[in-house]
Amino acid sequence: MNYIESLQQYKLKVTPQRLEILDIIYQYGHINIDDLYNLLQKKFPTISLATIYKNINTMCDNLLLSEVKIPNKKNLYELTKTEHIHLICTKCDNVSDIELDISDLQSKIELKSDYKVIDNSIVFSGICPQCLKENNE
Amino acid sequence: MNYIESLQQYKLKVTPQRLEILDIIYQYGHINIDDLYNLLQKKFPTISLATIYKNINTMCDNLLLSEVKIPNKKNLYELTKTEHIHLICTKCDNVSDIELDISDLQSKIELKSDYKVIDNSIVFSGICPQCLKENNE
DNA sequence: CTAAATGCAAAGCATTTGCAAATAT
DNA sequence: ATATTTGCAAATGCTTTGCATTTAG
Repeated sequence: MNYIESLQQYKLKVTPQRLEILDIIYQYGHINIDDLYNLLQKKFPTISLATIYKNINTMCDNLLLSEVKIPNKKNLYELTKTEHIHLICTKCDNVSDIELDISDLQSKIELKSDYKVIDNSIVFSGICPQCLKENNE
Repeated sequence: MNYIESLQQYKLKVTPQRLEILDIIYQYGHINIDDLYNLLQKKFPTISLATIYKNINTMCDNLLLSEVKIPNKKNLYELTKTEHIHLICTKCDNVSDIELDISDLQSKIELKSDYKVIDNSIVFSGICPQCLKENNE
């Protein structure tokens, strides 16, 4: 992946820690700070939470990463991508992304509220297909 | 309002602190812990944050209250009401509720993901009508 | 070479817990 | 009368800050 260019684009130094953070987030899709810390320790036994927080924060500030707030869960972080909806499984905690055009909903909201809508954060929760299957066995 | 019955329904004791918490949340619509603490101190100068947290937690557990997670904001609390969407103004931080049927969106999501959807948390952010007006002056 | 990043320790907030005293039922 | 709640103080947990050292460009 070309994290290197992304980092350089924002004048952030390309450090091995940052590359690994981005790589883990890419692999996992969504991850919280603690899980990220545990995974990073495999490659960087002395990495500190301070480093992780600093990096997550600067990369969120530069919109390389996005923070995902999910009810009753620790914040998750993901690579910034095109607008999408989050789906969380309340059984297994798996989070999926789903791309769906919501311009319809957005116009309805603007009409009804007279707000000028700029952004959104949409999370649905339920049971994922795997857990549904396991339930019926 | 009939907070008394609601509390009794969940076998929670009707204390003046709880009534005031519910009354403030009702009045403000959405409030964070700090603001709630400041307002409560007017009537209960010795109230402690521990009491507030304990009450918010038990009332959330009993679904009397709901927690609202909004990007870049402290958690807000509201009285549990019929499903609705939250709209936050990025200029003035005002939060509005908007009731809109989203069954359409929900079926699309279920179709596309094979999840059985149970709940949702939808937050749109933008500029509220008042701030839009002030911007153009 | 120098500006930024890392990692440690300490500080700063937010939230929870334990417990004695007060209160609701 | 009893179980719950309150409010204090202490503890815990999460995140940030300061600073000396290291590293990227």
